[in-house]
Amino acid sequence: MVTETESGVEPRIPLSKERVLAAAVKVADEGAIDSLTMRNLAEELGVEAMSLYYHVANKDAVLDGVIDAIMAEIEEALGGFRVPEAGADWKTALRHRILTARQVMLRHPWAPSVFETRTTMSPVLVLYFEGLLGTLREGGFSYDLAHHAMHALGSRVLGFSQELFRPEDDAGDEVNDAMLKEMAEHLPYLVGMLTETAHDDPDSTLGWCDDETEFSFALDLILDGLERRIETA
Amino acid sequence: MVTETESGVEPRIPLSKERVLAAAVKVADEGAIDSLTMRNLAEELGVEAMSLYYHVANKDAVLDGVIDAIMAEIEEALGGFRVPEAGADWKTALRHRILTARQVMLRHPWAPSVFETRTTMSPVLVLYFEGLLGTLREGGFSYDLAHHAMHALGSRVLGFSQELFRPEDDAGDEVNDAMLKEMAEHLPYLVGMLTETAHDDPDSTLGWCDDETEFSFALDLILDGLERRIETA
DNA sequence: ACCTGAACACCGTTCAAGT
DNA sequence: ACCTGAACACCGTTCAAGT
Repeated sequence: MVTETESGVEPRIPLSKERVLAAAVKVADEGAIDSLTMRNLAEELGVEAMSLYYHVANKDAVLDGVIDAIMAEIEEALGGFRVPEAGADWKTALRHRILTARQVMLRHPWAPSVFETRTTMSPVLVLYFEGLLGTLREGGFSYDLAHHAMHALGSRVLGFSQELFRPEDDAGDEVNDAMLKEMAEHLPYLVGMLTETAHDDPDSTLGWCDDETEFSFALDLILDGLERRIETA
Repeated sequence: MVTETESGVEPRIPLSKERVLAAAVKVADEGAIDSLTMRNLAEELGVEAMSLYYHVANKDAVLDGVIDAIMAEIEEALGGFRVPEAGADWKTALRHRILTARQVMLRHPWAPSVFETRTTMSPVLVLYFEGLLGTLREGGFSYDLAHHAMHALGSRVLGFSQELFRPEDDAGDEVNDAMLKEMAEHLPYLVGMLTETAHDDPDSTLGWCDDETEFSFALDLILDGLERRIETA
């Protein structure tokens, strides 16, 4: 609702940090993550690349801002980071937090790769971790065990698993039966696994093998392990 | 031992793929990983950047080659990937393989970040995974469980843990007691953890919190969890 | 106060040309 | 067969200049 007192050429809403960051998320959502360049982002906003620097320190600041936008989505989905947790049931509380974060990641499949480039945590992120840590503490974890827990979970606390080799999805190298037979001589175990296990839930996927069942398996494995560690402490 | 029949100006050993890759590892070892640029690599070899392309397809090929060099080191440290494993004791066999890989990573702290950029596995890597998988299978894992195991372990099978936020070590933001008091009001749990847990084994470290004890904790947590899963299968 | 043009210092990479 | 010079298409970023 811009009042247009001037004789009506386009209103031209002035840029702002908020608009820049919102556009950045949009650019990333629409293209791949490498399409998020300063020049590209400027174009999306109908402006020259250099204008961005008036509102944002540099590209790193853009990426940090994008992360905060994602965290805001998670916070909203959770109804705040500091929801009162059922003290004893840290496990389902954690599980819920993490799987909610994962829903947000599934909406922005490029987000994990941005998280991976960040070196320091923004205030919102710190709050997120404070919430997780609080849940653990109230669930009976020592600080030491809680610390181990965070590291053992790694990126899973944010709802994604960092994968090592995720072949691009141009899928040039479809494996056919003839190849399998050939490989089977030298790689019996791998071929055995490939023929026996299959992934077929395309909707819950964040890259290669990170689908819902895979993610949950590892998550529960770790949570169960932690549970045993408190019990025997 | 270059025979120098020509009147003696520098022998000038001709370039080769091997020399290029060896130089690449050297450049990475000496500087940070971002010092590994084509121009920089060329300079190390006393040659123009464009000459590299005669021996190597592109930068991706250089990085793939560097990975293979690391894998060769691991293979050597292990005495081959296919060492006969004590069938039953998959756990110590796996543990040994992984901690040996980790020793190599500690010699090349930049290596994890290169692994993280790779999208497809080279033949040597495939062999490494075949070996791991074989160990699991011989230890009684179903293919399905073995598959889950690989994903749950993630980068840990190669001896490093992918960390999410590793603050640069210029350490500009030393935390002093005054700040801690101030933070304590809003972040009681985090401050509690920071003051209680400390890392002090600088030699076993691969970035921020990935030190030997942290790594082993998570590794054993997962291995123990897997052990339970076979038993109850 | 907000935006821009021209320019810089870096990338990886090509291609025709040199020995 | 092996190496190079000049050039291209991209980055992020600066700075003085425009309105």
